[in-house]
Amino acid sequence: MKRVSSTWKKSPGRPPAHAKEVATSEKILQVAADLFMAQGFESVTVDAVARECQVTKATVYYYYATKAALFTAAVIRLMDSIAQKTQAILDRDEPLQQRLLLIAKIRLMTGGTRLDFDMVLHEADLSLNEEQRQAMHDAEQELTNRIMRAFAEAIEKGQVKPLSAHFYALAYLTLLNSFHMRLFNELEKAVTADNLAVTMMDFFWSGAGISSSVV
Amino acid sequence: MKRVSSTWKKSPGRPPAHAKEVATSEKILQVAADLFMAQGFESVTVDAVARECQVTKATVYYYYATKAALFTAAVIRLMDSIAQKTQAILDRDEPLQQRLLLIAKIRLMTGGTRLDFDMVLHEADLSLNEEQRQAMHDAEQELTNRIMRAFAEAIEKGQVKPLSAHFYALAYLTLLNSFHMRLFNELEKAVTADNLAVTMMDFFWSGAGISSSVV
Amino acid sequence: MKRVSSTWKKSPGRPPAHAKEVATSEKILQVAADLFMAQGFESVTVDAVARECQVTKATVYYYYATKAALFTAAVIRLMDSIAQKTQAILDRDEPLQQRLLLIAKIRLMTGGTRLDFDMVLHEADLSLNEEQRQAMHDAEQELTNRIMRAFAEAIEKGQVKPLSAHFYALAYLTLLNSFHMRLFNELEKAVTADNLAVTMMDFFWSGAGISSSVV
Amino acid sequence: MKRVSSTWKKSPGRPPAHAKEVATSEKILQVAADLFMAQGFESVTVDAVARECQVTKATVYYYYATKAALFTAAVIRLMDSIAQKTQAILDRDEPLQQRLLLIAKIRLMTGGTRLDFDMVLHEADLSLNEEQRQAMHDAEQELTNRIMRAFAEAIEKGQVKPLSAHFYALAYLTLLNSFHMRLFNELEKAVTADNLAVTMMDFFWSGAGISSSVV
DNA sequence: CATGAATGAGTGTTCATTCAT
DNA sequence: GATGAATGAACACTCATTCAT
Repeated sequence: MKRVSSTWKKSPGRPPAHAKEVATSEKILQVAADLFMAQGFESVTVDAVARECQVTKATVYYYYATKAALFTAAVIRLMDSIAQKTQAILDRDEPLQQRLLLIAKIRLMTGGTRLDFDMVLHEADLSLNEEQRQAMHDAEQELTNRIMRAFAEAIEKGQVKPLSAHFYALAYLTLLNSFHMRLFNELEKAVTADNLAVTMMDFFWSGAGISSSVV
Repeated sequence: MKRVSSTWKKSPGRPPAHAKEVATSEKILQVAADLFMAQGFESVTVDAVARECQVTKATVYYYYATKAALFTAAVIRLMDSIAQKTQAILDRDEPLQQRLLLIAKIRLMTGGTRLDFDMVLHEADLSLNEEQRQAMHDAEQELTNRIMRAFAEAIEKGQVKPLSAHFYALAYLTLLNSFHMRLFNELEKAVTADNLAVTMMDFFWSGAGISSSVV
Repeated sequence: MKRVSSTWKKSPGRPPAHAKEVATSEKILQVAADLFMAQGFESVTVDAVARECQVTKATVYYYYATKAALFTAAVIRLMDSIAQKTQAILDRDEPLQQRLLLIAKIRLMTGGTRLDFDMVLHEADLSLNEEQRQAMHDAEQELTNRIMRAFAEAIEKGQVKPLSAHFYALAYLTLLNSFHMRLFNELEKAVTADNLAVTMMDFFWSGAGISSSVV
Repeated sequence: MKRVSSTWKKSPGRPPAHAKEVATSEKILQVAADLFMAQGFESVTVDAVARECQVTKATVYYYYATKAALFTAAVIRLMDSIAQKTQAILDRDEPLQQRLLLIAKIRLMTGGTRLDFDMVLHEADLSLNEEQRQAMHDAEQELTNRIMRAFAEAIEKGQVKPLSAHFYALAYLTLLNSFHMRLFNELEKAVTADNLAVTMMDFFWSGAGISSSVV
């Protein structure tokens, strides 16, 4: 009989099987991912996640032992999904530049995060245990590695300058993350995702400097 | 039981005037800046700031009305200081590339932040009132603007490609922030700040792509 | 060190169902009403209410969102109970004077408040939100109205002088409240509730002045 | 250098003697009385009193050792002033009824209290030490006694019914206080102080009941 | 499977009070 | 006479977590 004079009511016990499109545990994961990405680890309360899922806090704890565990699961799931989609594009048979441009376009178009991965990840770091921390970093690495491998290949084929593939990957993802976030906060609203992606890749490919050979 | 000042006690009232190297309000600002940059807004407690300053929570509140106000003051102070140092270098009479390299080197060398500006800033956003939010964004803009102006000048002089100066500034700062953070967390420890700065600027200047003119 | 249940400890989680005479939320309400009436709004801490109920502060907040909400709920419940009991007497088939005397006697006999309604109510006023303020005043009005209606009726029947029924109700309740409070604080302890009630009603009915018609 | 970035400034040391209409200690007393009567003991902070006086908290403490002491001094001063004014009227050579009516009119006209004496007094009770409590009650008694003596005299002269003079005094003051408070909060705004005073005294003098001699 | 009830350890904030100047 | 700086003890409120059902 929580909060005397509340409105919402929920009876205990297993709910009827019908009309249950998504498993509860899965719904929680989705909602949690959204919230964590929107507000960061500390600012999201387990209660808020539960409320959004229309279940109780206890239910969340039934599936995920701690807030940190929920966070880890939610973010890893999200990252895996991104890594997969990214890989699908990376596997295409096109010049690297075009593939990266496409990835950028898609990423910049899909909205609603307000914070970027790295941010959320690093903020939560302090609250995770070693295992969770490792899992998160592995999932992060996974994405980086895929991009990195693509660069490594391109270097081998002489399509990009032979700097560190790791550096390339980080630079690419960093810029992508950062502009993604800005796009939904401040940047001149006129800038479209498409334009920004093109500008970014142009810059990424040939830098800011006037090529001396042009002279 | 040896350490005389170990079990330390403090009585109320104004302390004797002597032995006061730094003003308390200033000390609080420094400590707060360090902590916020290391752990983010939510994770830092006002108590922790006070403890580190060897004053009580109430003393912190004597100077700063709320945690958000403390945060705002601390971060703005930090940003101003960086903006100033940056400007000093931007004012030199050298090619832009060299000036940006120097800024990068210095920034990557000075340590201890763990998180980057944008991160901390955006995390705190939710907890600030409109005035504070504005003040923070202004301070942030200040730095961006200075870099941007340098780029705009260079564009005019034909020293860099005529893309948006704003884009250049954001890209530069984003990469700098990101690598600065990584340098103190994960990256192969072998990478020195100097090397990283050079790599970064090389990339920044001429991008990843093989110059077509070479062919 | 004898008293087994003296150093008492409580672990979290739902308590076993047995041995639960009163619902916790109800107990809290009772205790809160007592304390608020004894000490006023500001002076009662939520902690004190919790302690008295042998639950934790968090439990109180589980049922009542804020101290003001707790106050509102507690006081309204108390007022309703009084209004009901009062109505029961007002409904009797006796002269108004006798009914009011009975109400006074009962009220003056039941102890433990130290402060009077109006006092507590008005002190809390500043801390309540509009909704709560309204609810409180409604509950207060309820009691006044019942008394007022009784007077109105009596006026119609020519049993009391045709002054404002509202004024009569307020005067009656005011005197009752005030003497109730005094009875438990200062007044000559010899005065019994019964005597005081009689004196009060005598005065209420025929005032202080020497009836001119007597002369 | 309180609250970094505050506006108001005050330099230490004794202020110049000119333009100092009221002694600081007296001003504090006035302001404190107003505030305590408007908000009660607990709700008024020493800081608020200081601010209103345009001095600092420390200054208040320079004159009054504790908040309770300030309260006691302020309220006693107020009560004395009222007692004096009341006495002045009581000393007139008119029928008691007329004198009480005049007192009522004046009291109901002078505004701004929101709470009544008894209320404020009893709320503070818990926070006062024995001496202060005594002093307050003495001051309160003083007023009651003066009214009481007037009634006693009238009883002797056969001008009022020979009930307890103490009771009469309390009833009179209680009604006065209560209506005074209501007049400034809720009561139909149309009711004027004058009308209310007349109604009250009519009632006070001849009560609510239909005089049997009328029959 | 899912919940309602309860807790413990904070967290930001307030405030009366103190003391060297 | 009056102040600025500082403290300590509370206080309202939050939240992750637990447990019997």
